Amino acid sequence: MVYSEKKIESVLRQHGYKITPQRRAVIKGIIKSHEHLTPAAIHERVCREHPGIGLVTIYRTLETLTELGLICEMHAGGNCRSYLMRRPSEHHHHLICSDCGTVIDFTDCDLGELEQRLSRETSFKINGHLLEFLGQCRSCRKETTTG
Amino acid sequence: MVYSEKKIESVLRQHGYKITPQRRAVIKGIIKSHEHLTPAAIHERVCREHPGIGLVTIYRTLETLTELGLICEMHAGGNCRSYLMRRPSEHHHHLICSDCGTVIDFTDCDLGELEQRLSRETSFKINGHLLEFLGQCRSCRKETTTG
DNA sequence: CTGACTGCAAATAGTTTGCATGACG
DNA sequence: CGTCATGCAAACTATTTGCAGTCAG
Repeated sequence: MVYSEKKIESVLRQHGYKITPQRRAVIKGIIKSHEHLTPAAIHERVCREHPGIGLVTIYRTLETLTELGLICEMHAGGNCRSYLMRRPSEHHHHLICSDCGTVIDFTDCDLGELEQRLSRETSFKINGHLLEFLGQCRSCRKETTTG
Repeated sequence: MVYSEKKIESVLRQHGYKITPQRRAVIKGIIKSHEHLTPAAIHERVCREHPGIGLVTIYRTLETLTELGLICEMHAGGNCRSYLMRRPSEHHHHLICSDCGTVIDFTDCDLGELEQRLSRETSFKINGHLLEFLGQCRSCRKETTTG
């Protein structure tokens, strides 16, 4: 379950942002995809249904959505950001295939305890965490397997 | 305890890399600093003692050291990589202050169990994970505190 | 109507590559 | 000595900014 298009539009509206066809297209594009997408990939997809939309608009929309906490930014190493729909309320984490880029996400990590301990020991006020597992998915393992 | 300069040089040599004054300078620079440093920051530091060294050389050296597992790359969000000395054997994680950039690292995370479960449930071969806590350190909390 | 949004092009920042010269081993 | 490393400049990629026209509310 992720935010619905309607819900996202409503949040945007609440914050004084206008609902434009371009923003709608970007939102739809991200909702439809369950993978993480780079700004360029999102642009490519959105262009299919909405030719002429500028990459700049994608960047600006992503920035806005991230600010409102509607999507989340992630780092799979290297130099590119990716974005993924964010689940309501719960933060979540990723299991990423280094070969094909498949992302599986999960929410249950037992980090609460660790977080509390770290907080106690370091006097940090911990606001959140980023947890990503990297590996090889089943199909990429097969391809790699000798034989 | 982190790798010593000698140890790092020995690993480089073992892998057929040459020990040049530039590489020495980069290695020293990273060892001396206990913070995470961007390539540009490393370049700046190294330039003090070794003027004329090219930023390109920094990039290439960092790439080599990362490949050999001697330093580790991290992502604190946004668009820049940072590098930190890597502790021998153990992987480790970071607690990062979003305000001043202080990094505290820790090694004990109980993710083994979670990793095994994820691996079982998804058929992924998990190679590693990235865990970073983000927050505010003690002194930055003070500055922010109203009053 | 008006201010926010878009798209273009240009600017910027970070990183990589090609190549001739220089130095490690 | 040969090979790998360096440094320059230029190429590239990703991202941001300025601006004039357009559109949602």
